Amino acid sequence: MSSVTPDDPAAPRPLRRDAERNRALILAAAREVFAAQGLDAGFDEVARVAGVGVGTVYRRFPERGDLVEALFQEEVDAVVARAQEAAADPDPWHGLAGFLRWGAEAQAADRGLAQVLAAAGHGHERVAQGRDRLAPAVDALVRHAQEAGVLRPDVGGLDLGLAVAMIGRVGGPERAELRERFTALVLDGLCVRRDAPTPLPPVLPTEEDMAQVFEPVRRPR
Amino acid sequence: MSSVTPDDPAAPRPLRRDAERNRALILAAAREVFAAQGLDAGFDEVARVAGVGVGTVYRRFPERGDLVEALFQEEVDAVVARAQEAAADPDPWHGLAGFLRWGAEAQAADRGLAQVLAAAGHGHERVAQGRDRLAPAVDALVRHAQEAGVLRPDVGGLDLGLAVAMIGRVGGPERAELRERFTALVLDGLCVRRDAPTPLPPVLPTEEDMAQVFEPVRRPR
DNA sequence: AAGAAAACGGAAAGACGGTTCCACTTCGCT
DNA sequence: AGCGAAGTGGAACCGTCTTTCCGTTTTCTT
Repeated sequence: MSSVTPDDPAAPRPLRRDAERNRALILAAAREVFAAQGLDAGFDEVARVAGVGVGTVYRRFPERGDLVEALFQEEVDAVVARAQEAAADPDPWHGLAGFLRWGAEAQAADRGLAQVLAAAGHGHERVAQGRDRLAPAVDALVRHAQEAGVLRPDVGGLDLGLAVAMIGRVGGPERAELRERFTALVLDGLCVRRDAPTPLPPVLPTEEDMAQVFEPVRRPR
Repeated sequence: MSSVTPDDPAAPRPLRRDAERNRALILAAAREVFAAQGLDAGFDEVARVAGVGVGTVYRRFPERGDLVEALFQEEVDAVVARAQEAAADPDPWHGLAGFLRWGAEAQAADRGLAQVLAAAGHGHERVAQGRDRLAPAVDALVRHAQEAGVLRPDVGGLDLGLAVAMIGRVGGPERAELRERFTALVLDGLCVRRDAPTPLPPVLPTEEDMAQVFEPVRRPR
C-alpha cells in the first residue's frame, strides 16, 4: 500500500506535540531574556524563564546561533515592514524622521535586536539574509526622501542604519526623551536646508546618561 | 637626633625599588591592554604584558578601580587640556569642531578611556573628580561658541560629551574617515544656521562598520 | 491498551576566568 | 656579609557558565 507519509526526502520529520509546545515556550523566553540582557545571556536563564530544563533548550537549539536565527527572523521582518511603511509616507521627511525615531527606540528597548543587526554578516547565515532584506528597504526610504529634495544627497542607507544604531545606544532603556533630543539633532544635520535649528526636547542630559552609551544594562546578577 | 624619616602621619611608606619599578611596568601594561580591550580586560593579561606575576598586580592594586584611577588621571588631564585649548581658539566654531573630532578619535583609539569617562560617578572617587574637572572645560567651550552665535543655544556641555561618545564608537579603530563623516553630519546639526549641507567625506560605510558600534574589538583569544 | 521511540529534566562533568595564598627571592639596612 | 622585612610568582582554589548524559516521562502508533 501507499505509506501514509510519502517519502519526501526533504521532510525534517514533524516535532512531537510536547516538543513543539516547548519550542514555542523557549522562543518566547529567549525573546524576553535576549531583549533584556543581550545575546550572550545564559542558556539556563532562558530555560528557567521558559519553564523547561536546560537540556531541552540544547536539544532544540544545539548552537546559540540557531536560537538567534529562529528568533530574529521575525524581528527583522518588523523592521523591514516599518521601513517600507516609512518609505510610503506621503511626506518623505516625516517618514524618514519617524523611522529614525522608531528604530532608535527599538534598539534601545531590545539589546538582542541591536546586537543581531550589527553582527549580521559575521557568521549566521540566515541573519545575514535578514540584513540583506533590510538594506534595500532602507535604501528605498533614503532615495525617496532624496528625490523629494528634503534629505541631503550625500548619505546612503547605511549611514541611516549607523545613525539608528548610534542613537539607540544613548541613554538606556528609560531615557527615551534623551534619544528624542539626539534624533532631532541628527535630523537637523541630515536635512538639505534649514534656517533656524529645530527646537530640541528640553531634557538636559545627566551625568548618568553618559554611562549608558557604554554599559547599556548591567546584568542584575 | 631627628629621625631620618619624620613621623608624617600621612606617609604611606615608600615602596621598595623593585616594587616601584614593577608598579610602573604594570601601569604601562595596563594602559596598553585597557586601551585595546577595555576596562574589563583580564588581570593576568596585564600581568603577562608587564612581565610580572598576577599576584603582583593584585597586591599593588587590590581593586580594579585602584588601577583605573591611577591610570586615567593623566588621560583626563589630556582631555581637559584639549578642551581648554579648543575654547581658546579665535574661531569658536573651529575650536568646537576640532574638539569633537579629536575627542571621538581619542575614544575610538582607547576603549578604556571611553569607558572610564562614561563610568565616572559610578563608584571610583578620583575618576569622578576627573570628570568634574572635565565638565567645566567643556561647558566653557560650548558657552564660548554660543556667545559667538555659531552654536545652537539649546545644547549643553553634556550634549557635546554624549556626541563625542556616540561618534567615538562608530567604525572601530581603523575607520577614522567614517567618524569624520558622522562628525560632519552632527556638526551640521549643531550649527545655528546653514544653507547647504557641509560636504561629507566621500567614504561610504560598509556592512562591517556597523558591527563596530556594538562590538568594537573582539578579544583575539 | 501496550510497546517503541522521542523528548524531558536536571545532576554531573567540563571549561574558564578571577582571586588567594605561601614557599621562595630580592632588597635595604647594619 | 648577613638578617629581617617586603615583595614576588604562579599553582591551587573557587564561583560561574556551558555542555553532556542518562534514567524517567510523554507521545504516537497500531
